[in-house]
Amino acid sequence: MADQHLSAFDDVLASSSLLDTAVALLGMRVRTLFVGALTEVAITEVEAYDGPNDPASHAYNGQTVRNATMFGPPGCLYVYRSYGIHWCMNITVGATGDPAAVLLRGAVPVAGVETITRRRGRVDHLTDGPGKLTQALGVDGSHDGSSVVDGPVRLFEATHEITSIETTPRIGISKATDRPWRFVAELRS
DNA sequence: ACGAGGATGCTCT
DNA sequence: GAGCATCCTCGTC
Repeated sequence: MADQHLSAFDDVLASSSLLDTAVALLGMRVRTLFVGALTEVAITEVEAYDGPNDPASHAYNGQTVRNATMFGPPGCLYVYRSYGIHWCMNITVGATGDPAAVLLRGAVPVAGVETITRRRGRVDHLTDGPGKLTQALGVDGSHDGSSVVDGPVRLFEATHEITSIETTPRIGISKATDRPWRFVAELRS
């Protein structure tokens, strides 16, 4: 198919379900270009959150000021502050009015490792957690609601082959802990 | 490798 | 005022 006019995210949205969409994000790249510093990672770990059908979702109890982005169109960043200190980023995947989203929890650095190590203040464990990932990419609350197609934080097609995918319950939540909605990919280097 | 504990601020009850 | 979709450090093993 010569869908060259379609963005990488349009292909992801063609997945038939939230969980398929979450899996489809594995291996894709997230790129930022701030003050001349390009950083890019390949996604290795995601979690699905299913809005009103999911007690663990920030949108379970309806729309609020914080979660408003999730009720907007798909393909936008939902960025929230976690534990008062860290920023975490989701990609909205539900149609407008459907607050389904996928949390980006882990990745491997692809480009701009020097910038990433400077932002992280260390040389190891650069992007192996949701707060670490946002810090590595320079993402914060000012990016909440921006488009992953047109905006400052953009999604690109996968360039790394996935060799395996592990499915587990989600991390760090206290409700709906039994749902196996976390997906961890091994990428061929 | 793994676990405990503290830091920290915002959201919603 | 409680509860976090977390991370880091420092202690043990």
